[in-house]
Amino acid sequence: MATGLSIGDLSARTGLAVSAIRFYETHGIVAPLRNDGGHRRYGRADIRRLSFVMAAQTLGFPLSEIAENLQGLPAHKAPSKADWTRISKGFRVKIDARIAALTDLRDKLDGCIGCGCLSLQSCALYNPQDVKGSEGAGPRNLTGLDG
Amino acid sequence: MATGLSIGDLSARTGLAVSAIRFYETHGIVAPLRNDGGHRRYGRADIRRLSFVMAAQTLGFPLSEIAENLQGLPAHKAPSKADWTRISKGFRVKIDARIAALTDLRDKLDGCIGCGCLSLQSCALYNPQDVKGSEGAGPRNLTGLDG
DNA sequence: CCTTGATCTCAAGTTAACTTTAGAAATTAG
DNA sequence: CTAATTTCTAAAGTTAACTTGAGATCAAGG
Repeated sequence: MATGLSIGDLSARTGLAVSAIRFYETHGIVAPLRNDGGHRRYGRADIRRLSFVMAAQTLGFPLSEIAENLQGLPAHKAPSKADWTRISKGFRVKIDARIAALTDLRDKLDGCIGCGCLSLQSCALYNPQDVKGSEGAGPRNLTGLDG
Repeated sequence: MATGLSIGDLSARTGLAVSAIRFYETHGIVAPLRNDGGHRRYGRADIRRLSFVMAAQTLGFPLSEIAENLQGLPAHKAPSKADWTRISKGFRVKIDARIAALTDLRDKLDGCIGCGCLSLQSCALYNPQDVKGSEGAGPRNLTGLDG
């Protein structure tokens, strides 16, 4: 094992499929070096990078946005503590926003349960906050956070 | 306008595209009657039904699960207050679960910001709660709630 | 050295949730 | 009644996020 991790190693460490890691590369999320044989060589920092991706995904962030966030980190050298702190803080803001949105919706629903949703005019479900109209084909942004 | 709403009316009322409403029909979410000319005729209750679908979707519920929830409601007649209350309560439980999951992750992240994510062994991002392995092709369940 | 396993690339398949298109028939507006 | 909308069906396209497959090459163990 010359330098760095193979894609298989990285797969074992992160739990991601090898194919997924290659796929992420095409989306600019990781940018491994190559050895003489043309095989990918990853650095230790890439484990953390991918872990961040996985965590962000469980929150519903689209890959495109995750990739943007990661643009702030150095591609081939280990990021500094300041780098990660900055990214993590931005992440926390998003989480807070989602918790707030869910809490708001829960409160509205409580009103709905009481009224039995019989009056359409004042129903919170009937009048959702901000409906974003159709924007072409493809799956919808289910979590409506992308802000 | 004989009886009921046309698909265009329903579209205007809910903000959903006509094509989306037809699509939902193929997935058992609405089951309109037909007039003499073969055009779909919806009842007033379908507005609420679709509103529920939209709200559930913003929470990240997949259509399949939403459809299941709606199986409890009568197809062609207006649902009773008890019907909606039951559905809404199940919905609230899901919301609570998601708020809890997000709060938990936020707490872990706070620890991460402090440590700068420099120790992989104890990093909450590196060791996510329960990673569900690959289960075939298609988009991943981003919100990880489907429970 | 040879075989087995890991990687490589590129193309095509998959799922979810819809949209778009096309040609035909029904409704509605004037 | 005619022109303009709306709706109908069925099939194909779209996006995201990956997986699967095929054929070739690289790497590691005995």
